[in-house]
Amino acid sequence: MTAIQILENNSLSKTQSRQDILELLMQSNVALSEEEIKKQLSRNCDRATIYRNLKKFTKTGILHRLITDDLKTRYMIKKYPEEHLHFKCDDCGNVMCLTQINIGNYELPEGFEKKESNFLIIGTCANCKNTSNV
Amino acid sequence: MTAIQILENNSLSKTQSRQDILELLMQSNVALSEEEIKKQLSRNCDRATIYRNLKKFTKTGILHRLITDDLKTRYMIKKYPEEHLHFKCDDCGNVMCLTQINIGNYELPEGFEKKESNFLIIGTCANCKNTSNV
DNA sequence: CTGTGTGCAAACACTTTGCAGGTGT
DNA sequence: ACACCTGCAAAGTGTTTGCACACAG
Repeated sequence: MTAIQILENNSLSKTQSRQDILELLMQSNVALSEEEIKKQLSRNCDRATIYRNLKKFTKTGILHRLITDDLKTRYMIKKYPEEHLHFKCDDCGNVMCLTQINIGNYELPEGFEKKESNFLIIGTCANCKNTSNV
Repeated sequence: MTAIQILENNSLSKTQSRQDILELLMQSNVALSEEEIKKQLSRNCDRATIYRNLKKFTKTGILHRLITDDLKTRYMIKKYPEEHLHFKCDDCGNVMCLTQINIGNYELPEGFEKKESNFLIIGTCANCKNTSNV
């Protein structure tokens, strides 16, 4: 699945910025903030444009938007449709999916209705713990 | 347990603002943002002071800090020490604890270490669904 | 050609910080 | 008395918006 195909499938116009942003996110295995995206893009792209596209992609369901404790919004390509945890490493700052963990089929109390969820665990990732800069 | 007692137990100086903020949070059964706290305080208190105290209380472990999808930070008195879910109602905007739900004893992948967690479900709460303003 | 996307700058919202004066212990 | 807390104002971040121009379909 290429960036262009994703745009076509969602009937979004195929502009350069959109392809660039999507390609970047497709290559990344960690969630990226607007700041990181801006930095990593080879072609230049305006902040406002990035924000606008990230918002549009999220609404379309291409991206998963997640909020971390540093009050930054990060985005990932939605690869795993099932509800899952995310992990933010305080050392390297990376935010990644923890798809290995199965969240039980919890049930909300009577009358509550779920629209979406944001499960975040904060700590140290395996990588940083090994290269332990203690 | 009164606000003053909490302050004493944590060897924090017993200033008026601290007592006021703590009392407000102790009475509330939903998480409050700085903005809401500021509005609901009977005595006036500066934004900066509120922020500073919320931060200090969080570091001390008196409050639970949680981040919601609107990028606002909200705080609650830490009543339930166990890890639990929070629910944000998109209708009334309230953020509350879902202590009824038991999150399974999940295990992090090899090498990962947890410091804290932030589990949020967004949707409609029982109260809003009943008084359904459809 | 027409509507949508883009860049730029300005505006916004939430939070933090420096400083001088005030308060708790 | 001294350290810590507060209020005020200014500065910092992350994000959104208005507008004129550019580009995709």
